[in-house]
Amino acid sequence: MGDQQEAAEEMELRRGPWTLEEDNLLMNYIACHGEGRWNLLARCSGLKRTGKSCRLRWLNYLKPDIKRGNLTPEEQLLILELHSKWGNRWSRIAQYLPGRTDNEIKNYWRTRVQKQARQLKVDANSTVFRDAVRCYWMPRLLEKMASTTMHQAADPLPLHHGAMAAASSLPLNSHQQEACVPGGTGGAGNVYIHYGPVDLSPSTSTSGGSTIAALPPVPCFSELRWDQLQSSGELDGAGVFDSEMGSLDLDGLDLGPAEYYSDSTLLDYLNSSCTGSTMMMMSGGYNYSCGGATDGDHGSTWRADELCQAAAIKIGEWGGGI
DNA sequence: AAATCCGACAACCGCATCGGA
DNA sequence: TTCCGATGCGGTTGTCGGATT
Repeated sequence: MGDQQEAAEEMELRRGPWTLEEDNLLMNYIACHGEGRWNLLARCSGLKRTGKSCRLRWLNYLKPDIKRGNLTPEEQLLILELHSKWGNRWSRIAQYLPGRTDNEIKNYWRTRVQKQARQLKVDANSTVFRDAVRCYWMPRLLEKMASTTMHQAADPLPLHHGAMAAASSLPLNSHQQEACVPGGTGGAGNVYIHYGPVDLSPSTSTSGGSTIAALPPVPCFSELRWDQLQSSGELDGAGVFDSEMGSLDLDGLDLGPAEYYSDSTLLDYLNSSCTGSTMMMMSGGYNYSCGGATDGDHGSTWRADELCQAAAIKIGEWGGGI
C-alpha cells in the first residue's frame, strides 16, 4: 500500500520544461518564505516537482540577479583564466562572475571552448590547447575588450554614470559582500561597477556616491572580481586587476618574442620553451610588454592591435574561428 | 518548402558533502 | 559515532530554434 502510494506520487511528478504557472508558483512561494528547504518548498508550494528541480530552476533561471545574454569578452577571459587554474570547478568559477551561473559557464565551456579543441584535434585539457588559449584566444578577447572600451570612450552618452547607478542597486550575496571589504586594502579599488546587460539609462542615476564617481573610467574589467581574486590570493599573481591604476596584469600569458608571430608555426611556438613571461595591458595605451620574467625584464613592447592582428592571422591559419 | 543538422541552453541524474538528531 | 535528509556540484541528456542543404 505504501509502495503503491509512493509510486502514484512518483507518477504525478512533473518533468521537463517549466511552465509560466510553475515559475509563478515558485517565485511567489520564495517571495513569501525565502530560499532554501527545497523539499519542503516542493511539497507545500503546490508544485509537482522535486526539491532539486525547484532549486535548480530558481538558481539558474528565476533568481532576480541572474544576468541574461552572451558572455562578454571580459567574462570569457576570466573563465579561461580561472579554468586553467581550477579546472572544472564551475561553481567556484561562477563566484567570480556576478550574475552568471555555474551551469551557464559549464555550457559555455562545453559548447565553445571544447569545440575549439575538437577543431584543433587536441584535448581541451591538454597543455597544447591551454597554451593555444593563452597565446591566441586570450589576446583576441583582449582585442575585443579594447575595441569595446575605445568605442565606449567615443560614445558621448554618459554610460558610466548609468552603469554605476545600476551597480549600486544590484544586490550582492554575503560572500560577495565579504569580498568587497578585503582587510586593509580599502579605497576606490574595492568598489564594483557593473557594466554589460544592465539598465544603463542615465535617469536611473540616483545613488552611487562620491566614491564611485571618483573612480577612473575602466569599464571593461570592473564588473568582474579581479580585486576579489587579488585580495583572496586565489590567483597567486596569475591575474591581477589594479582598479586604482586601471590596468590588468596577466602574468603567465606568455606571448613570446615577436618573431614567433611571423616566422614560426603555432606548433613550433608551442613546442618551444617560453614560459614565465609577463603580459601587461595598460588601460591607456593597451600596450603589451613581453619578455623573460626571471630577470624582471619585460623586453620589447607591442601595441594591442598589432599583437591581436598577428594572433588573428595565426588563428586563421589554424582554421579555428573564435 | 521540407528535411536535416547543429549549437545553445535548460533540465535531469548520480554522487559527494554537510549538518543535525 | 552513526544515520539520514538536505543541499551542492559536475556530468550528461533532452529540447528547441536557427542555419544549412
